Amino acid sequence: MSVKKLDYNFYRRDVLEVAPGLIGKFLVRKFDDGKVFRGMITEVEAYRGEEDLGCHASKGRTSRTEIMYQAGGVIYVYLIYGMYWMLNFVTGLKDNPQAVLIRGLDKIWGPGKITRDLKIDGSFYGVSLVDSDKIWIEDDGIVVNYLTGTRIGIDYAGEVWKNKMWRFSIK
DNA sequence: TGCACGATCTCG
DNA sequence: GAGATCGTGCAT
Repeated sequence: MSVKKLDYNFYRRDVLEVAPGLIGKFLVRKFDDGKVFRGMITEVEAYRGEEDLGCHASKGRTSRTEIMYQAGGVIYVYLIYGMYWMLNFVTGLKDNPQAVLIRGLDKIWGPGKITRDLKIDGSFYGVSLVDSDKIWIEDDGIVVNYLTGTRIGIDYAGEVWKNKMWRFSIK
């Protein structure tokens, strides 16, 4: 059984390669009291570049989206509906804004519930998934099949972008 | 300086 | 089916 922590090489590829690649990987969260949570990633969505009207970076470089312009392997979190933090992983190369939204784990389904249960908030903005000892991703060598679908909650993005099959979920 | 709205969830 | 609840972006 070879368990390995994903490094920057995994994240610094196109988001459409990274997103499906995350399905079946394990999200590990070590709390301040030392307890460890480990869950398999089962559903994600890809947000790709300034031209993607569903991506926050479509509004350009702002204090909020700045982190997506960094090289992949760091965390992008933001508050939605005034109460839920959304967990995203930045992917791709520098100055190429992309991110993967983590929508579901085998044990916790729902993007808002994941951050609530794993105690992830704004303080995780910009945290490295490679260097942090609080959160990282592991590969157990498990190979899974996945399904694709359209992204959730972006009706405002227009026909072209909201119909992209950029949601990936485990089969 | 103000305002409308959102990559959601829970309750009725 | 609606309310909670607030940072962000864009219009004043």
